[in-house]
Amino acid sequence: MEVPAASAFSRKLGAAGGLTEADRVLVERLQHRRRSFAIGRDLVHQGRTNQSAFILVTGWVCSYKLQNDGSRQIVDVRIPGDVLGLRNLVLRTCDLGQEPITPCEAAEVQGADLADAFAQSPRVAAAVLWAAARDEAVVSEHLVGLGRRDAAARMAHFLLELGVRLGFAGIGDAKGYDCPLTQYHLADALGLSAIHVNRTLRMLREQGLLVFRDGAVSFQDYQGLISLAGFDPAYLDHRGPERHASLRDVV
Amino acid sequence: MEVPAASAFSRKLGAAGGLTEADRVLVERLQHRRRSFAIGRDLVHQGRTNQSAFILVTGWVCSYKLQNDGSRQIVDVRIPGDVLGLRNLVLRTCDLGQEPITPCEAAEVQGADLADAFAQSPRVAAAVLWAAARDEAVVSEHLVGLGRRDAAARMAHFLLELGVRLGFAGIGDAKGYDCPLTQYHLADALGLSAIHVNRTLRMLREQGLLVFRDGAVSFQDYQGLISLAGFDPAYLDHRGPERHASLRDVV
DNA sequence: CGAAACGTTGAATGGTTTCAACAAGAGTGG
DNA sequence: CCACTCTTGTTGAAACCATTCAACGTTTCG
Repeated sequence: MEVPAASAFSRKLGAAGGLTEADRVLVERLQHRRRSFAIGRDLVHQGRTNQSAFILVTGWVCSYKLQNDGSRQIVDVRIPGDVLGLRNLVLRTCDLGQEPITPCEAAEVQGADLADAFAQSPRVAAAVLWAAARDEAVVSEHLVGLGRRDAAARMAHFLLELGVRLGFAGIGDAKGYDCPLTQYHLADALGLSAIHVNRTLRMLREQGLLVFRDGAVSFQDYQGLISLAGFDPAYLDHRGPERHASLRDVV
Repeated sequence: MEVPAASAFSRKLGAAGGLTEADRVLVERLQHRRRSFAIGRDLVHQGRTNQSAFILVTGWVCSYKLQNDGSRQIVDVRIPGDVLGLRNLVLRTCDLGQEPITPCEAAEVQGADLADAFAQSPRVAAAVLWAAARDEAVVSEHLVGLGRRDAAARMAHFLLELGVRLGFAGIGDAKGYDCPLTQYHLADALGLSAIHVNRTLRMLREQGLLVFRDGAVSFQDYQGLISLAGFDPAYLDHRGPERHASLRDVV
């Protein structure tokens, strides 16, 4: 149960060099109380009250919402270094479930933990708020995709975004990445039927754009995908938290 | 330019009684520097950097995202008491534009303003974070609608949600409300064509569910709409910010 | 008055879903 | 070890929901 020198989370927060060495230690300390979760055993259950948040250390998780009619919408796919369910610390009921896509490890974070870290370092506070804001921007962009892109563009955009995010986390590049999502996951994320996901992937493959096979995405024509999807990664704000005076004073 | 005894914003934050009298004054002070905006003159421009946030005092605004191909997706409709573009204070570039649907008044909030308020009262901080979290939940629910509901359910859900939110703001009830949205706005919000919006509204009218006409929504069969839409207002968390010790210490 | 914005409707087209069926691999229990 | 089931992937055909194209009516406003 040893803590790696730099976990995905602190690497992400410190990406732009905004954290001191002491801040990094603080961030690592947030990740004690680590737990393992098996596929399908939710970290957070939709509708439950007073749940914790988590920092995802290894593995993939999806946040989703179930409807009465049984259909499911995946709101976001979370990868190592991402925070899960930060809202749970502020709202009474968890509106989203958090389900492991692979076996995973996550560190539980309670309100008090975070409060301590915020109190000790305004830079950590700004970094966490930055991460939360970026996650929100990702969800907005996802919403745009569901509303205004067809199946192929939606798929391309989703897989491109995931690639960039994995790249930030030090996994994967412009050639591709390992991807444990099933076509059913893609269907629930993209608001499509699994059957149409299959067809769409076939089309992208036949057009020489990308190959999704055996748990791996490989981009064949990165520029072609970008223009098909209208992908502009600006919203992923990879430069990390901004460090101007007003925000340093927030805490 | 006088400040009303209790603006929509402080009424919203104080809904559950979590703020002291001093807190209320603090919140009102956030809303000095008030400005008026005409229809279509954006408060915040998509893609611009270092913009302010705003507190909407009167009128309606939509936050939207434009794509390269010219299509637009409205991410959320904002009503009096809502905060616009809180992300702008944390991220470098504004990923969303903010456009007035009606003439409106909004108070500009800069990072420093908010920082001061946060520093002076942890209750105000918790309340603002609560509002931000609730807004996020609204966007998630909207995403579910785009992914997993057909046009009629999407429309019904959207109009029901808006009704509840307006109700919290002291405008409108289970019978209906005044609604300045055009069918084009609805189309951009719901990811439909304006033509199909028209047909969908006709269908809802002919089935005796609701009438959208002359800038007003009137619900004819509230229960019928709820079951058509699968509407469960839990995510709107009307009880206001939770007030437990850990969050009081966040700041 | 003319133009622009908004609303309305029909018909043709097309993207996506549903239904139905089958194949391959992993895991399970007998 | 084999038979069995479950999960995942794959494909075709029919049905459907929503879009596009085209046209027209109404109101507002300069």
